[in-house]
Amino acid sequence: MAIATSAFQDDPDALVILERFLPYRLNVLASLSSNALAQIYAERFGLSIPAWRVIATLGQYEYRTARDIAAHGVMHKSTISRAVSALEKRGLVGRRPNPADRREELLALTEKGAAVYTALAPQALAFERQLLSVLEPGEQRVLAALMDKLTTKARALAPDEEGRA
Amino acid sequence: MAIATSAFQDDPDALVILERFLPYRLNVLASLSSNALAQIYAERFGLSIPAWRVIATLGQYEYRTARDIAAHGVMHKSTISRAVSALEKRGLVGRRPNPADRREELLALTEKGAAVYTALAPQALAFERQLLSVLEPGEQRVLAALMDKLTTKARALAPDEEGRA
DNA sequence: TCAAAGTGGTTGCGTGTGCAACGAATAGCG
DNA sequence: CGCTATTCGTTGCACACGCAACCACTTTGA
Repeated sequence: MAIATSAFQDDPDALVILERFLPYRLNVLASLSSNALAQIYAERFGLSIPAWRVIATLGQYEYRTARDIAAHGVMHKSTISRAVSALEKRGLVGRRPNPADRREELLALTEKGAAVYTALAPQALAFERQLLSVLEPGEQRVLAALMDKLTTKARALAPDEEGRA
Repeated sequence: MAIATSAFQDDPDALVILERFLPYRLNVLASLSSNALAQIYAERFGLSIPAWRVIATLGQYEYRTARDIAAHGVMHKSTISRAVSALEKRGLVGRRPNPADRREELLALTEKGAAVYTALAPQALAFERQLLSVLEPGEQRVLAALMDKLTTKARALAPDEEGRA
């Protein structure tokens, strides 16, 4: 069995070292980060991951369609559909059909939804800062650049262009 | 509204820029990578993500308990339990109680399971190489180091020490 | 030595997810 | 124009997941 010496894997034999296998490491790190963040929006605000993403998207963009949110976040459209209808029932999100294309619905935060976002956003950012506190500012910039490259490539390699969660 | 200038977010006001929000980016990238990789092990081998992780772990370590696999991969123990019992039914994984501690069961690939691993591993590595092809070797090393730091920190911030998926 | 607390693993239950099929609306093309 | 192919969003269905309760076993400590 060869001893792997590079950062990832270049073994001549075909053995996957999980601790160095990029998709595995990405998923582990993403899960840890999601779980920790969920503590905030789930326990204190009763939001699911998809619901939080809808809120966050609308907090940033004001108007957006369900389709945009799904594609951008690599989630299935049915997931977003259900999250939106739950948020609508709670009075956090409103929808109005787009007159220019009546298949679409433009989503937006209600006042109540905006209040949730305002309460939530600083806590989310604080968590991000905690996580990033182990990296120097320069390292943070490098990380961002590397992730951009990888994400672009991963989108190109994606099975269809319809995202899943 | 402030214009964010750093790699991640240091806005004085509390607006989350999703495209720069680390937990979001991590999840998007991990989803893309998982979905693309799943093409291989799901369609061609009928394996779920947890099942693939069990196979990969046992391919690398030979003997391991369900608990180890779960903790390492930030998955719930029930997830692993079900994946293992499905793999056992298919004759890919065997289990034998650990005489030193009869609560545990040592898992291992059967010959058939090892054959699946042998067929699968090169394809998984090939996918990883495709993904990493957008990075220079030096960048790959940097990425690995940054992810290690982040993962360590994220484990420290994790809600409990019991992982979830 | 023995009761209580803790650990590895399983399973019933409720819920969330992806898929595929569908209705409504639009776009493309003969 | 009109007919087909697409696209946005919803929903029924089957399945997978997380949680909590549980069993078997081990560790702790009084």
